[in-house]
Amino acid sequence: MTSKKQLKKELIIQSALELFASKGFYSTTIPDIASSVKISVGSMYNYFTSKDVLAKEIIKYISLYLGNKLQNINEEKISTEEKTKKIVEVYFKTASLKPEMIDYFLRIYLSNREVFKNGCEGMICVNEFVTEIMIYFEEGVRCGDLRDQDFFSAFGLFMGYLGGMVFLKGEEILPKALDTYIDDISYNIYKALSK
Amino acid sequence: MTSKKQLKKELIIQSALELFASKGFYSTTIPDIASSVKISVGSMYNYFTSKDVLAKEIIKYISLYLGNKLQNINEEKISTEEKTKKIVEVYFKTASLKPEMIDYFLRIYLSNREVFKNGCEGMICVNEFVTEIMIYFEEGVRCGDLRDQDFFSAFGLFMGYLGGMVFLKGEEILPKALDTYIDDISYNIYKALSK
Amino acid sequence: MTSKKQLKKELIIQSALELFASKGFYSTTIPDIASSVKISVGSMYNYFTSKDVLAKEIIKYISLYLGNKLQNINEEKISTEEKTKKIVEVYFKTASLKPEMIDYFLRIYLSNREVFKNGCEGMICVNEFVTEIMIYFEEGVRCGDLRDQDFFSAFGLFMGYLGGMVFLKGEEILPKALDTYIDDISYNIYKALSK
Amino acid sequence: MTSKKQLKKELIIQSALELFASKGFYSTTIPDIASSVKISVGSMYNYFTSKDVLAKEIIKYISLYLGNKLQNINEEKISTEEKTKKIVEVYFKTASLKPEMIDYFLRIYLSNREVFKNGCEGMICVNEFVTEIMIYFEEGVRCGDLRDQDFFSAFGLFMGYLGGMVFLKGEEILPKALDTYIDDISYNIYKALSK
DNA sequence: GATGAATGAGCTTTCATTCAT
DNA sequence: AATGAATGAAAGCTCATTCAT
Repeated sequence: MTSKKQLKKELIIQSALELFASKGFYSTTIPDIASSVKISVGSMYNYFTSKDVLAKEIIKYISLYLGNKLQNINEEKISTEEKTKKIVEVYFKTASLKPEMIDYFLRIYLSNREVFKNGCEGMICVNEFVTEIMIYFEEGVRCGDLRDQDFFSAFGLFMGYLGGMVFLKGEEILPKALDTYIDDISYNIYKALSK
Repeated sequence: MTSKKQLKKELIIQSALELFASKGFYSTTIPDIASSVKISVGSMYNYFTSKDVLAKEIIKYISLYLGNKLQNINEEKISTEEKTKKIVEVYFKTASLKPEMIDYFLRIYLSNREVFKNGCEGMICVNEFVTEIMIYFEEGVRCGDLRDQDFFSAFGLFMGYLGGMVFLKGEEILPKALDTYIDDISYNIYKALSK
Repeated sequence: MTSKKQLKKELIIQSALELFASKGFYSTTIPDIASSVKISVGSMYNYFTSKDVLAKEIIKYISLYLGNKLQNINEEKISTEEKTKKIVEVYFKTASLKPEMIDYFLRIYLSNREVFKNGCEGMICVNEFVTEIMIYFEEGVRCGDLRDQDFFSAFGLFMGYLGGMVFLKGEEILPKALDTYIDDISYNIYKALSK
Repeated sequence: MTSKKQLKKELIIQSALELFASKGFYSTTIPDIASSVKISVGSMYNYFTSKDVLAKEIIKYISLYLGNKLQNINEEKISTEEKTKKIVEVYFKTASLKPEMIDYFLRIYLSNREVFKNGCEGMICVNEFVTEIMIYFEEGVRCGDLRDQDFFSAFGLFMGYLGGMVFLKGEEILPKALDTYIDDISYNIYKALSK
């Protein structure tokens, strides 16, 4: 594939990501996306063979983006407590600066099973992201900071908590900005997971 | 309204709840629901004036159901730690016995903003449920068990965590049954929230 | 038929007349009419076997009402010119005091052929009204006031003109009240029809 | 828009015009129109965004057509009496050769207020036609042929009369062809409007 | 490769009419 | 005679996808 085509694909992914996240999967039409990228409807299908395929590529794109951020944190030589806080920071910063990413993850990927059923079974499409959380957890256990509990219980706490807060923000229920909760929340999480 | 009509309404709510939760809001059609209740399409509209209205009545129904369960716990004369565990138990038991309820909450209500925008602003439609979590938290603080932090941070932890676990279960990622996590998770939560 | 039933029938006719005239035939539903008369939908069908039948009875009711008014004028011992003016007066007064009648005539009866096709062929359902115009015209000719032209040409002038003015009024295009045109219009008509 | 698309639009307008005029607005369905033009239902909506919009474009189309005819007459150097007759001729000729146009005007446009309410307020959508009648009337007054009465009274006479005759013809009540009334009617009108 | 008109299945919703109570 | 829940055909409209140009 020419890199020109690759660039256009990413352009489409970005636009579709924003539209899906703000209007929902079913309320966003292919013509909506095409016109936001200023290409024709027919052309869209030269890049993505169906609306579902596009949706799946978007979640992989997000997983890669967040996975990279977490990888950088995991590679730093800092305490597990500091890593915990940095992860919360990255998550909330993304939710502030690129809200469509977290929204897509929470509202499109997690909620439209029928769309991602074939091709994203298990955690295939969010593999990079989950892997980094796993590394964070296992290293925390190895170096004696975290309790050696079931990974999924820890993962559920971490991701559920962060996702829940972003949801509350999205519903305009949270009275303060997300950043102001970083200390509280990373403290809660570390307190829950540590020995 | 006659109680007979009221009964039929609840029958429809039950059936629609299951269908929405398993197939998604947009992939479930009014004919789908009608035929699952064995009434005609037209008849549906004698009970609910639109598909959106039905969706809103369902979330209120769920909120009432869960709110009642939590109210019972809140009224018990037990420690905050025990209450915490009981709430986790109720939530997971519901997720096991009536999975459609939690699924609906997570996948339909939280994710289809455009549907609930008008009529369920803020937390109007999940009022009963949220209120009981608030009572749990405030009593925990009053009696000195819980730290007096921002309610929403605590709420996000509690609900995000539980929701996250059910999500993982739904994706068939959790290796064990939900119940087996009850101790771990209520311990994590209490540890995070307590003084 | 008991006179009680007859009274109810007229009540329904009155209500339906107003609804049809203001909202149109197809935009007025049987439930609309039933609830405006405070009876049940099913009951409606004990009085009128279908919506079309109701529509036809209404136009007959209007024809009878206007026919009676014209009959009174025709029986007066006054000049044709005076009769002309009185007819215009009656028509405009009806359009002011019972606008639904003229509106129904113009917008429902004349425009929904498919509804009145069977049962109101020709002028069967507006017989009483047309007959009186015919009497007015023939007496006017007999006594030498009016030219002996084709009746339908005269009828078209008279009724088309009056209907056209009420239409303009209904569209809120006429700058003044209908009554203020009575002299102009009866003058125009008499001028056109007289010898 | 390509001229090819424009041509198709006019084809649809022509077909829809005939169907609406003969069967009524509500009894003509989009599938009816689509199949009469031999295109798919979905395709219809690439040309007109809704049934109402189509209805409004049709009345503008008719107004333009008739407006042009009248403009030609107004530009001729003939007496007001001759103009009067020519207008009647054009109107009746249209009613004979393109009866759907006059029928649409009388039965669809004038009677389905709810359809034309938004977008055709006042006389916006029949502007061209009304303007020419206004020019005819004002020139007639200026050159001393017509009495200087209220324009709407004159307009109501002219249009109401002609419309009334076409109605009678449509109801198959008129014993003779419309053309045979041209002399009578233009005489009546001129007699009514002249000094 | 790009276009955008065409497709048609499928959606939500309406409503005249029926009929068991 | 009165009720109003039930019916189901049919409406307007949408939209992912195709394909001739």
